[in-house]
Amino acid sequence: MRYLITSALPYINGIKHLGNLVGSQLPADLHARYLRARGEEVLFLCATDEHGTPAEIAAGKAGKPVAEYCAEMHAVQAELAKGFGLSFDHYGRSSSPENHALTQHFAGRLDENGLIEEIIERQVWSEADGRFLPDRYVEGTCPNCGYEAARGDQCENCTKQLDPTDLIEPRSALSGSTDLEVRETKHLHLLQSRLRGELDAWIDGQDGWPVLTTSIAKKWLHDGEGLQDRGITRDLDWGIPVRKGSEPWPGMEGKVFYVWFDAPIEYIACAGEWAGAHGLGEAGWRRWWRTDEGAGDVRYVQFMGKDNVPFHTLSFPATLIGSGEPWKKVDYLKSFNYLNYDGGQFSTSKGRGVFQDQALEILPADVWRWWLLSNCPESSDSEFTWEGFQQGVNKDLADVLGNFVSRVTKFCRSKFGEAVPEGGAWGPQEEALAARLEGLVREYEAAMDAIEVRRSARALRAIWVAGNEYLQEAAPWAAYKEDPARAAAQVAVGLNLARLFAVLSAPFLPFAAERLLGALGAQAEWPGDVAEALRALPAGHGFAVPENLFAKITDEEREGWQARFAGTRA
RNA sequence: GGCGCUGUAGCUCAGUUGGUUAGAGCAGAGGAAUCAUAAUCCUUGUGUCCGGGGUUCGAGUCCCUGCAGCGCCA
Repeated sequence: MRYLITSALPYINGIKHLGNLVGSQLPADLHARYLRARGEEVLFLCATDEHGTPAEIAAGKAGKPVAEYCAEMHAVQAELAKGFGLSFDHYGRSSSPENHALTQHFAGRLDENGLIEEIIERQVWSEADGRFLPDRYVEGTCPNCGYEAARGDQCENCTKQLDPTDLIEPRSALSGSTDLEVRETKHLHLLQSRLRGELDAWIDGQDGWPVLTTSIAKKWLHDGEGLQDRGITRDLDWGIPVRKGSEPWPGMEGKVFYVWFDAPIEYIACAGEWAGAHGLGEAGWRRWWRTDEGAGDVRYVQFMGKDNVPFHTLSFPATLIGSGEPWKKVDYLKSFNYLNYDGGQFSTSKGRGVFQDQALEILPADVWRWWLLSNCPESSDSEFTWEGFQQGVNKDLADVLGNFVSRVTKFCRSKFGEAVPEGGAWGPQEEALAARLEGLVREYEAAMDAIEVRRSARALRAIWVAGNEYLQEAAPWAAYKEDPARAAAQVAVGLNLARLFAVLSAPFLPFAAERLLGALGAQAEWPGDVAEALRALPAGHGFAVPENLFAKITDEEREGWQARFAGTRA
């Protein structure tokens, strides 16, 4: 079995906050790291989602050409991902040549299979801007209430739904120009409603998917008039030019595919980018994505926030199914709720909450990883508070895990020197510890296998606690006075526990685990038999006392951050 | 307005297909220990499981309804 893992593609228009991280990339990374640690072959992909009007607007604000803006933001996001330890095998771009070709290919296939319809729409054209102005890019006077700053999609004053062509004295929201006219323009629609039965059956065939995932999918399939066909093209410059495979699409010159159509295809194209970067050729990536070219043994898992579920359960599968080609479809779709910030929502526009660059600026990545994963919004929305965050990470990381490593390594250094001491045989306490850990480790593995993130974190923490319990009960500092050999055996177990903790914790805390393993001069080898793992470091094996693994967050720091990230609440 | 989600100990949350005295972590209280980042370990929970009906031998767990918070859509 090989494992293909993707996390939802972050949009390109700026730095994301922690809420974006917790719902997709972080748990996906946890899963990828765990499977690799178990010796599995993994391909973990992510990319920036770069097309669409918001990217153009953001680039405009930054005063840069959109391609240049996207390239820069991609580099920024890639650097942040690296900072958080996200172990993507490739971090791609939806604007890549690979995605251009593949998106055009899919559109061509869908058309051949009669799933594309050309529709004439009436849109507002701005002479001054030289472009069509969809929805809110037109402003004017509301025909209903007379409000003068109504937007093309809705009047904020009377809440009436509007069409851009309804507005009185319309003007461009971009340039303010009133030189507007209504023009007819042709667009492609994907007839996904025709695939409703197949999608429905496919969803029904999925066993054990999170309720959140299937209920959202079912709602969109069955509610109201059922699954709606959707436009897949736009009158924009920035995007993938509309083509039928490698052929031109008559009548669609100058138009691009709509972002929701090309973004998920980037999951596939990204594998192509990855293969290209590693000289693996076409077959190198197709063995992950084509069931007729080797992907029969691939298990594909997607991670995303709940807002992304409809695209991943319906639109993207519709594209794959509609192509009539044997593309790999998702086997398990892990979806997350929202993380709230101190009683409200994270808000990009209000500057409320902690953004990724700020998070890394104030604390190490592992601290964020641990709190976000162990409190991720798995079954319902969850809440970030500074008090809870401070208490949680101080207790779990500094006190329970970090301090365990300190007490063992420092006690050993002071009594036996910086090497695993030669000691007596195991007694009942050591046997009991091994038996206890055997159960806990299997429980941890079961939770990780099931991608139950919070349960995994709880199980891992229980393992750390078991180490402290053992040490407290064995009390080598007391034994040392009567029976130094006994104390030596206990310390040897303690040092091996530290190694075991590092190995098991690595998916959650990759940086700390690496530092700890480095100090212990040990290798990351996933434990089979725990009793055996507790003897991995032999007597005489040298080590160094590591610097404190985790510094505690002080009250002063917490208060400062609380004020700094409060944003401008209304 | 329609649809959906949530409402369990002071806080953050678990609670499998309805079944014995409703759980965990944190915080609080008491104690042990002193190797360690004043860090650990043990003991300690009389909770109207939001309110009200109902189904059932039995409901936090199912149905109806009310309230509160949130989200999506029109």
